[in-house]
Amino acid sequence: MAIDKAYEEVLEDFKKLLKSSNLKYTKQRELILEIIYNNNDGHFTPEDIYNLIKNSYPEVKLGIATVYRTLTLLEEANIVSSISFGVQGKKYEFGLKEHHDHLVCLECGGIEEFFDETIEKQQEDIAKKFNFKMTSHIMKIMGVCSACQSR
Amino acid sequence: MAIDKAYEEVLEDFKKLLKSSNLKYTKQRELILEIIYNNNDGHFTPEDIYNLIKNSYPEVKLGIATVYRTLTLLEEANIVSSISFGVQGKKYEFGLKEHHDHLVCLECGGIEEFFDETIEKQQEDIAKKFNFKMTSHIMKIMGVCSACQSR
DNA sequence: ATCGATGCAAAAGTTTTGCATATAC
DNA sequence: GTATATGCAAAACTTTTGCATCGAT
Repeated sequence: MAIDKAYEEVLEDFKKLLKSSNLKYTKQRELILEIIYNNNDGHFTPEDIYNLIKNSYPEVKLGIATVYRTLTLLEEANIVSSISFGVQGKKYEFGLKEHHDHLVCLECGGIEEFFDETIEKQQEDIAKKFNFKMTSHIMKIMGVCSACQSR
Repeated sequence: MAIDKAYEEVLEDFKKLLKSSNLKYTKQRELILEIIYNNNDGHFTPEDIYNLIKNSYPEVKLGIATVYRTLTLLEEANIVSSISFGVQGKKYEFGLKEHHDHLVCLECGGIEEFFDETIEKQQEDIAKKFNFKMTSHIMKIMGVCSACQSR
């Protein structure tokens, strides 16, 4: 799923956001954002992100608590979003992609993304019908992916 | 959302299932099933269920481990189903209702159910398009419910 | 009488918090 | 220099497991 913004732009926005809230720009925060941005088809647990950074940047000091704190921060800023995938717990993904939903393979744990206009429209109608002020929505189709079926 | 089966029938099926797997019918297992059946608009965490039974049937011995074990059992038997609601962790609901989706209120945590033919149909089409063998699907609309908006 | 189920407590995971130190500004 | 961020370790939760005992069959 395409990302509209270049990383530099995303980073600039993040810096501005930090500044506006009197928060500080740190190497740890940047790396966490970068990992999620650069693996934008990925869906990571906090621990995944922790390990990725530990491996790729062994010289940087990093604690798991910082990962949790930063992910919360990034989620509140709508830069990343989290979803609970039943089996494997909460995962984070880059949140500035075009809106999309997920196909989750129960065998390999793989995740594919899709976007469907009809469903989007229908969701709005349903929210309206229930007098519900919709802020977001999630759709997941679980099953067996094409690759796993022929495996 | 209506349940087709009377409790007696559900219970009978459960007993048969237990028998067929050489498992035993116990008071604890029955109570857990009963709580979920009788609160069929409810969505419970394992701890909710544990507390409900502790309060309603203080004479019955029950450990939280049994609740987890029984919920797993019931889920495998497709009698209950679980969903991860982002904020509040994994919740269980009675699984023999007609299929439906959820509206989740982010303020009060309340959950409403709905069913929409168009969305169901569209999901099948999407799975087909991705050559995905769909086993289940989940849709959640998050937002603020009618009651909370006027609160 | 047998074999599975249970409660309990310990263990394993996951996420959060407190605090002294480090670092951005 | 000051205020926020960090790492670490402890704490708080959540879920699972081992084991002696209990209870359904």
